[in-house]
Amino acid sequence: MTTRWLTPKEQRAWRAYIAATFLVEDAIDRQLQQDAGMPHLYYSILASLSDAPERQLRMTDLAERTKITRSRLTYAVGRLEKDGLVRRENCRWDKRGSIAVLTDEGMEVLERTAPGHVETVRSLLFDHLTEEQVGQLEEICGGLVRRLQEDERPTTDEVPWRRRSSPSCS
Amino acid sequence: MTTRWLTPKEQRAWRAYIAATFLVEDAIDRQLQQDAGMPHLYYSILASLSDAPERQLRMTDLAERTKITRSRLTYAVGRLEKDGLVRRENCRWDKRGSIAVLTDEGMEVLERTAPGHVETVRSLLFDHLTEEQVGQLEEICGGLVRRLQEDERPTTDEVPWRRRSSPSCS
DNA sequence: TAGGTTTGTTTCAAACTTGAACCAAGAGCA
DNA sequence: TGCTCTTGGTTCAAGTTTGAAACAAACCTA
Repeated sequence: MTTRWLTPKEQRAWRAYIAATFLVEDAIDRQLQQDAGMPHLYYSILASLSDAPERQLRMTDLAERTKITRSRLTYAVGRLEKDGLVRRENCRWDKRGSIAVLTDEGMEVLERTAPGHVETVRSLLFDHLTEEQVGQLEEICGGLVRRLQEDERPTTDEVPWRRRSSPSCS
Repeated sequence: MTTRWLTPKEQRAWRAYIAATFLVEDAIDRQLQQDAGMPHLYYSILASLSDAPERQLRMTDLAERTKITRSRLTYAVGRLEKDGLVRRENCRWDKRGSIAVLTDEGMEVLERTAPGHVETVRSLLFDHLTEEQVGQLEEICGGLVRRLQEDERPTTDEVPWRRRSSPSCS
């Protein structure tokens, strides 16, 4: 099987993609570290919780939404809990379960820092994209996500598919 | 100044973008960790070196190309050096300078693992994008990069701009 | 050319991530 | 019921990243 190398055009796209994603994440991390005292991921966790009904989610669901491993999440929630922004409760129905709840303080931090964050996201990204490009970006990334998530799921038979709610800006 | 929140469409795009970039980086990191015993960034460092004339670059240039901090690079090159894939030399013209050189062994690792890596990038990304979308992606990301790099540069007067060569797939 | 600033790089401690191993508790089934 | 398998979560050690501080060499400029 001979390698299907990238075409020059694909190479350019790939390089640009890598560079852009690194730079964007970096800029956002710095901004949030500055203004909210936490990296982007931690902010996203708070944001995900704030969107959930009752401002709470089971660890596994939270991990799925934020696209990180459970172990990474355990650590992150540990810190957020220490900071008083999140509280852990145990799940009544499933005694194995652990539920992360956004505290009022956590909500306050989120509300206080959200405007700055959105402004950053805007100035980094959306202020420079046309309507059309926003659509293209959504299309491209959405497709990627769909495919990548399917891969990690049983392929043989029907998938018992459940969906949940959710809005806002992580 | 009232906050310019994201429109629903922008929110969707942003979420998809975050999810996609996380998932893609993760998948690539896992693949490379498996097959090359190193995370994506480290592979990219080797790839950057392999593209450079004489297969070598000064630390700062290497950091600039890979979009990471100097300190992070120092650590990474430290490990690659320990593994024998990179060698450090000191710059003759500038005694402060340190030069990272890709060793033959490093080149071998790269050549051995490149096909698998490209295949992954393809199956993750390009196999599912139309020609048009590849163009869009390049356009969007390229624009981002240009803007983000300008920001970290003196804005007032002329920038003594130097460019170097480079091809391939990081 | 001395003194002050900038540039190139490393160092260090604290924070974070990774992946494998572990420990319950639910589920399926003989 | 008693077994085994799966699932939800945490733990732990090893590896990585961060950002500020430290250094040394190069570059002004008076």
